[in-house]
Amino acid sequence: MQNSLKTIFPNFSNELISVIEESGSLQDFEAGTILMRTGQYIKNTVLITKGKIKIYREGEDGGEFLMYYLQPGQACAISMICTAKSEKSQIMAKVVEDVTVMMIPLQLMDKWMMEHRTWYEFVIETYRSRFEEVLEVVDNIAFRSMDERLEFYLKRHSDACGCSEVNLSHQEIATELNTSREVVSRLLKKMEQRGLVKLNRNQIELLHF
Amino acid sequence: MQNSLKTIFPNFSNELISVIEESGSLQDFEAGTILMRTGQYIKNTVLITKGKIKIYREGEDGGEFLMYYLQPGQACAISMICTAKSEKSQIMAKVVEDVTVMMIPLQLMDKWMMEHRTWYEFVIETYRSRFEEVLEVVDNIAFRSMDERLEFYLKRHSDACGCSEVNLSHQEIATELNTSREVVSRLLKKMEQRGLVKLNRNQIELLHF
DNA sequence: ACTCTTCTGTGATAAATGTTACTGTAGATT
DNA sequence: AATCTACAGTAACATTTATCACAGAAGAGT
Repeated sequence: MQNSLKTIFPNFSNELISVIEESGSLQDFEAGTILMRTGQYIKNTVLITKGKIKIYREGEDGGEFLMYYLQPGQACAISMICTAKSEKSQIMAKVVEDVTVMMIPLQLMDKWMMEHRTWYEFVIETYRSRFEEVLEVVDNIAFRSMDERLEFYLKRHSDACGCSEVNLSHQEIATELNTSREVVSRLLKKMEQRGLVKLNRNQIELLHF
Repeated sequence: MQNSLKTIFPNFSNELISVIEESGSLQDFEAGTILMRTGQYIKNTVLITKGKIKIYREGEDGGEFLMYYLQPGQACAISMICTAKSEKSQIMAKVVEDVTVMMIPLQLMDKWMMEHRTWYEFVIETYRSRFEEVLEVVDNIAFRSMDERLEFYLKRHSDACGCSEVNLSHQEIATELNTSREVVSRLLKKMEQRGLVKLNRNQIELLHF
């Protein structure tokens, strides 16, 4: 156990790992579970040790605009920021692949900042990388058209899973980009004609990426 | 002097105020100065004591997509995040009203986190509020059409200055929303017809906001 | 008053995206 | 095999936004 946490969070000091194991609680959640809702108060910081969580912004019409994914070794920046002030969450977090997470009560998250250098650095780095990721998202929707955003989206997915196949339906993609399925289908078809992808049912193979 | 800093940053402890005055350097910049560029390394954290700074994302075509404004009592979250790791900035910062800022060298910014509780809280609160602001921006461009975004934009401006007049040309607004002047003119005209605003040269009066 | 420049208004048109409606197809279920 | 359902393709049309072209109005400078 000590080993596995240390493997997933290699920068944590041994001391910190012990404290986390003492005070945090390991919990499992199934795919589909909503871990956090807009407007909900946050009581824990979440460290992901297994699985995948999708962080998104929900539109009034039920759109699920993707911000980013959280994977093992990462933590939810929003939960850290909010816990520090016990504020309301402004986003949604949904489990997309069964996860195991370490829940850290908010007081500890705050306390450790002073006591554990490696924790402090981890938190700051989490803020930084997530902020950057969100800025990149802003860039995309502010300056790019749907075809470019779609390409970027696919690239992100293949980067995340480390493979060249994206196993999603057009509808799922459309939802995350807040557009309609027809538009996604059209654009994907064009990409196929340009030789960028190969389309199968529920799967898109990226070719020249 | 002690007084004025304390007035602008009321939550800082007296001890912290003294340290800032010893180690920080007060600098003035004229409107139009670019304080930070995309890709630039950051060497200082910036506290605003006077004036107004615009934080924006620059498009390839020269668009200046507005993220938010920084005003007295606030600090640049990006500079804090980046200094902690001495990373590159991902945004642009331009002075829009002559400013006086307190520059804090990056090592101190980091050091004070451990030594001064009020500094730590200020930094965390800065992260939180900026993150939220950016999320709101994402919301707007992801889910709303241009007319709604324009209304939101105007409201933000009047909130920021505390008055009901926005002194900007249609072109300036268009640039910040990454659209064209004609579109802004047209939408404003419609808003005027709906009785929401009154249009003057270089000025928009908000009526029923 | 005249000139210049900047700002604003507006029509015409083009392009991108969203919507509706319908068809076909692959795989699952019976 | 027959049926059902989710997924995918595509045409036609509506809407939104962008672009082009031009004209008039306000204010600054001479």
